Amino acid sequence: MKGALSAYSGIMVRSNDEVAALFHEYADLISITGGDAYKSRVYEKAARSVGGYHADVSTLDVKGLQEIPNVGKSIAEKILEYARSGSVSAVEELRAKIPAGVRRLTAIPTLGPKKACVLYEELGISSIEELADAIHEERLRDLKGFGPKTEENILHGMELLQSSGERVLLDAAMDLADDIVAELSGVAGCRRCTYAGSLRRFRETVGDIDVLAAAARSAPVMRAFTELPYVAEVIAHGEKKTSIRTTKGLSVDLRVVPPDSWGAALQYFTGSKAHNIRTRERAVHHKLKLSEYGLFDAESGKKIVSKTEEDVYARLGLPWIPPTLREDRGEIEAGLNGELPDLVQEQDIRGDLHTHTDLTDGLAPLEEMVAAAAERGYAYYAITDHGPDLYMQRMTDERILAQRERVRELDGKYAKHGKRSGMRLLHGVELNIDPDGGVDWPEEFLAGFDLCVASVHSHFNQGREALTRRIVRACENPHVDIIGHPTTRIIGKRPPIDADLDAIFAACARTGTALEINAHPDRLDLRDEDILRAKRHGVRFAVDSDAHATLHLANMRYGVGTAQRGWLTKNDVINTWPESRLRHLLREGRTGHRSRG
DNA sequence: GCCGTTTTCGGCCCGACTGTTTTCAGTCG
Repeated sequence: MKGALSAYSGIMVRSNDEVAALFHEYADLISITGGDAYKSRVYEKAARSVGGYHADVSTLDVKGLQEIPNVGKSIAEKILEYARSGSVSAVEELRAKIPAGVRRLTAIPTLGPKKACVLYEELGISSIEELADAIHEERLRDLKGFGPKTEENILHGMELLQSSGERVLLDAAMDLADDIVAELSGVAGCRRCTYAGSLRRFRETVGDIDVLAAAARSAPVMRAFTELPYVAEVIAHGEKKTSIRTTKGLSVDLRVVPPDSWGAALQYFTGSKAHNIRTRERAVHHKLKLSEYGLFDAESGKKIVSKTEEDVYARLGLPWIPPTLREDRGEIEAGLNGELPDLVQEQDIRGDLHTHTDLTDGLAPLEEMVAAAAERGYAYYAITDHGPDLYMQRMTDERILAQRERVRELDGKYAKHGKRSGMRLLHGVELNIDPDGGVDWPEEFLAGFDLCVASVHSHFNQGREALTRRIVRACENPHVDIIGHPTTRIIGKRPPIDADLDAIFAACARTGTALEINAHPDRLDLRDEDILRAKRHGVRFAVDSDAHATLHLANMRYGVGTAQRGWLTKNDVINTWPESRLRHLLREGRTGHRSRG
């Protein structure tokens, strides 16, 4: 492996990610050296395009590379140079001029490329430590554009960078956002209020929360916002926008717009930034101007539409685009061609296929889990406790068979008395994929289960080839229906395993094994980009809560959001299927004649 | 440096807030 290492040492990085990181760095270096801002932005755009491109750039020639959006001749050649030599001379030249520490300075909030450049050129500062020293020695005082407030902001930014700076998990952000929206919605004069930003797009982690309100007078809403009990600091306070930081270190922006601007504002503040750039460019091409206040005629300045998101998109020649797709990953083109996917929705989910009880490491007994599932209106529900390979779970043949008897009894009850037209129970198991790709029980015993999930729970650092072979072998087991949390990552704690995902996706497609989208907010595994790639291989998916308690069943929403970010439709997700179609798929696996489609 | 139902050249998204300024640059989203 060559080039930049990922944040997790020892993990193989896709060449696309290496190239993306290199271009991001190049863009930063161009900004810091005062280079052409447009050129810098082109490299930012190219970095994103390459990072999200489905094909491995190291396998493409000049022509193939230029088919990637925002990659032209010059950038294609740089990618080839990188593939050949492991470096790009243009980047190396700038690296030689600007120490790496100068770029690190721009990680400090309120300190951008321009100030970093001044600090380096005027004072030779090239690290955060040197900057701290310089401030304490009052050496910034004489610099143009640096006042006492700037010093204070930089010091404060350094503290933030050191202490938190972390993104929070989706569920934590959602809980806070729900609370803020509820509070502000109750303020007199607040006509509408909702969260926007990366939260509305269901990104796996959220850097800060964007809340949008509509009101004729903003002051009462702003005041209620700054007076929320968990506000630790008011970062900025204006008529239209207020930013706060909570006691837990999360920043929240509130924008208040006139009620008439609601649609345009919601579209704008939902982002993503890349998606907004595309929509605004489209507006410009139509001699229009798009801002958070509406879509305007560029010449006369006359407002055309602003009330709803649908209005704004329609006037740009686009259908309404679901927030989970707004990442500039082809949704604009798909919209123009009438090819937007009909995304899977939470209400499409007919059942959960990976759940636990207190027979192993779950918290609630079987009866409570099943009752909670019925309450959600599911048509079917699988109980999948751990097999005996996970030693601490103390599973035995007798225990699991006794559980099966109880499941069959409950099934008889719920088949008739559940919500809607009844709920059917499947007795399954979560098998452990051992270091060689084997699982807990021999085939004849597995044949007794309605459904088998198989997952990796240990030996995460086997090496790429062994890990890949291990999971492919599990896919080839005729009794394995679903690969659970396929990369085993824990967001912010454990990196994904270093396996050849494309080989695994191909094996899943070949054997008809579904890949799980684990909905637990600290997993969300597979993640959106991997889902997109897997779908190209023709893989099917199961969105599962992996619930260990009744409350966890509600995490399904995060799994569905992630599935949507991977462009999945109802047909791609087996637990949206009617029970008969699902059972047919599970039976096919047993006989080794599982077909696709 | 990319890109084109205006264009192979001349554009390139838009606005809020802050701080240091006397009209605006930098940063952020």
